[in-house]
Amino acid sequence: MSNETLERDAEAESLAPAVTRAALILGVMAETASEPVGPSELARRLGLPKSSIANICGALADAGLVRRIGTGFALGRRLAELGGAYLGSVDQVQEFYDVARQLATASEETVQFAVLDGLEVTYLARHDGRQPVRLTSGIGRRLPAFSTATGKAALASLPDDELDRRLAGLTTLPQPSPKSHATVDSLRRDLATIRERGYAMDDEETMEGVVCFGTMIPSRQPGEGPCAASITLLKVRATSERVPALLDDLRLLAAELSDPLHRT
Amino acid sequence: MSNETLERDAEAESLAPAVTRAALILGVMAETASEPVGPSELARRLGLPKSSIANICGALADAGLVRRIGTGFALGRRLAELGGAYLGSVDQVQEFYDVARQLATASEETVQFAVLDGLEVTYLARHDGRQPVRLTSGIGRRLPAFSTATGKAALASLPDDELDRRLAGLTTLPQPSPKSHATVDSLRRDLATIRERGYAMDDEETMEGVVCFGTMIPSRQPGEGPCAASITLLKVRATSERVPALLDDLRLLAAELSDPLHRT
DNA sequence: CCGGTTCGTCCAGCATACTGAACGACCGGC
DNA sequence: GCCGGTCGTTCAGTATGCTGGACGAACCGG
Repeated sequence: MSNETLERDAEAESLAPAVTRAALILGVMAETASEPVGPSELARRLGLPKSSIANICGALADAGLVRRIGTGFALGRRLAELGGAYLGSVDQVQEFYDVARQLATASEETVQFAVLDGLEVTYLARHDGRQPVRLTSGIGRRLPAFSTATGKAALASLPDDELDRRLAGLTTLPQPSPKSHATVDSLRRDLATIRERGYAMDDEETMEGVVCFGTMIPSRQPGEGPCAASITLLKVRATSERVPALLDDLRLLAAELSDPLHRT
Repeated sequence: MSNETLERDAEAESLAPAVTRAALILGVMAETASEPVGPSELARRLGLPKSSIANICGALADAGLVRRIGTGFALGRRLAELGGAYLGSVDQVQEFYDVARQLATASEETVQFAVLDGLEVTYLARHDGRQPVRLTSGIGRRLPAFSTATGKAALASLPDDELDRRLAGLTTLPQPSPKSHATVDSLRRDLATIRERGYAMDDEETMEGVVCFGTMIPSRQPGEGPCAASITLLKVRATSERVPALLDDLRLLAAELSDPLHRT
């Protein structure tokens, strides 16, 4: 029985633990973003032996997955290559870029494509309009599903039992912004509205002064969760004249990306 | 195809070999792009034991770095997150997006930012103009340095001894297109011209009907090679009126990205 | 329908990669 | 300038993950 202070064996300590640990290391570096981290700090955060971390970091550095910065480490360029290769393998991403720029009204704003993963969404593609919305979220960024238009649109598409499973044990929600849902009940009512109406709305839930319209898009990837597209714009620009046009564009985009017939 | 005995990866069979192998596996999947690969094929291509591969792939799958597709594996979504985190840590990439879209003439075309790595360039950022050039190269894509404007601009910035070191042992070059340099001598003359003129030109060396202007940008990343920015456009649009404006924009972009004073 | 091939998975023994502590270098504070 | 703390690196012993072969399933051409 491991009654000692074992903090990090929640995951299945599977075969090839070095690989699992390497992935954890990369995760820590992704949070730390630009600043390099040394073996000691990594060992502290992950609760793993320092020398093991050093060995793995050395191997990661040789592979180009991390860069040595002085005596520390940071994410390496090879990750951009691999990430790009992944995105290139998702045909909906390629199609998104083609279609998004041709939208009459929406192409002026920020259009995004994301996939639901648990209770978070990962953004896979983005089209920047001429409007400088200056969203900090870029490709690969993860955000809570319940406070974003993409996430809520995707959640609303889940079968009831699957939704219950994911929300099990939750009653209150962390509030990234004052207007975001604080309780699961509030979120559920919103999801019901989304199902009726056909699109999700993020009214300053993510950022003050910014609204977002989203709609669900079925994923073509086997085993992946539902995807979603969204249009983000300053609330000032979301006038009663433009919003219907934006929603039309959103529906058009969703129809194109849902269409199973794509390039050969 | 893999001719007889795949050359012994004389690379340091270092500590934590599982990590090194995992990186090799990811590399194979990146080449294979969308189609999933099974343990047997991976073992064949890498010359490694089949069961080891299976173990590592299992760990990679648990970490989200690869996806299980039936019984095979393909690159996973987590790579997009990590790649995005890496790109987010390179401040020149963020600045590139800001500046590229504000360029009067160049913003109409495709503007790219890349970093030199050995004799190849890796593209880190891209701004798509309204013109549908339909470049297939996306973020993370690698291309030969000697046949691209970005690569030649970066190569031309290297000190002579460093350039000699990288070109050592080469006399002829693979030709990705009929107009690309066939010999190292031809490349060297081009590089000399680039140094005098201050910018590189790719005149249908990468793709027929497409020209590209590039200029070197010093990297701010410690230990990284030189970077470069480029403007890509259809040769038909590269008229004698527009080219000077494009070169001005390119110089402006390079000046901004070279400027050491950036956001806090 | 059937035999040959190739696939992915499983298992036990062995070699090897991981662990923990000790070492020297470095930094900042009293 | 001294000293406590922290850092990254090193090394040998041992537990541990890796290896090769065997197993059953799936596929395909005969």
